Amino acid sequence: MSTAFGNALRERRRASGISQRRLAEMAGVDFSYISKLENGRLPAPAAETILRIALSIKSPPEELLAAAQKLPDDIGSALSANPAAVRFVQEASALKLTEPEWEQMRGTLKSLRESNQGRTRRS
Amino acid sequence: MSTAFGNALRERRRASGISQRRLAEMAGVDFSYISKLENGRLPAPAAETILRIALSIKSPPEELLAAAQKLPDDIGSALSANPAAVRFVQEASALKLTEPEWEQMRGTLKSLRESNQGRTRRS
DNA sequence: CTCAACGTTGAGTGGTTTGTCAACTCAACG
DNA sequence: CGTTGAGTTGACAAACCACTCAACGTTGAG
Repeated sequence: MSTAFGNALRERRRASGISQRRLAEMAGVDFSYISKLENGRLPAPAAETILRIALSIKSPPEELLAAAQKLPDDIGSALSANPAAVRFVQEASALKLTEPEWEQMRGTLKSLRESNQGRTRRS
Repeated sequence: MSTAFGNALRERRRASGISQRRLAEMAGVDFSYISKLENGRLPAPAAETILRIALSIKSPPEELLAAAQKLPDDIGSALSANPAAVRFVQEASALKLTEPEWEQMRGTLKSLRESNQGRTRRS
């Protein structure tokens, strides 16, 4: 009867001190929709809608997206076009990287690009 | 009139020396469906169906999935549950990593885990 | 009281996904 | 010729997704 997304949404909406109706108006959906989402009567909306909702309550979109088990659209298309990237993510999740480890990898990303200067790019 | 997925499918099916009808039967879909896929008359199937097809023609699923611009299901859920991972992929695709660079990152993955022994895991 | 803002609920809707079914064509074999 | 195996096509449809609409209950302020 309750969903991770619904709970997260209700919590963040309340934290922002805004009513369901007002949020609905800002996000461009019906207010009854918000109610049902919060109560887990309906599955989480499309990624795009989640984004509009998150913006309206000034919550970082990633958390709501994660609670909804949805991917930002750009990520989906970027990844699906790229087998090498998919393999990477596959291995990483097999290893069950922790959050700090992912952050560490983000760091590695930049140094990789720097240390490849002149090798892959020649300039 | 032709799609990347359709072409890839036809090629791999022929390589496996199997007819559309037989493949369809093995994969549990109608044979006319296979025909339309190969000719690009219909968009690529659901990831799950692509998987059954790939298994039937003994082709590695990743290639067909990539041609179809679909994500393996496990990846989708692993990623969407994990904001840190999403941030990583976001940055990586902003940098437009090349295929060899992704492979390089895969290497980094293992060394990261080794060099974290005893810090994050204590053992 | 009343009425205004908030929240909840059941029913329905329009579009997309993901296919099926039945009918056809074409080539080769006996 | 007739039949067998292969592929193609048009029409259609069930299931799902992402919502809306209309109606109703509740709570607190004036």
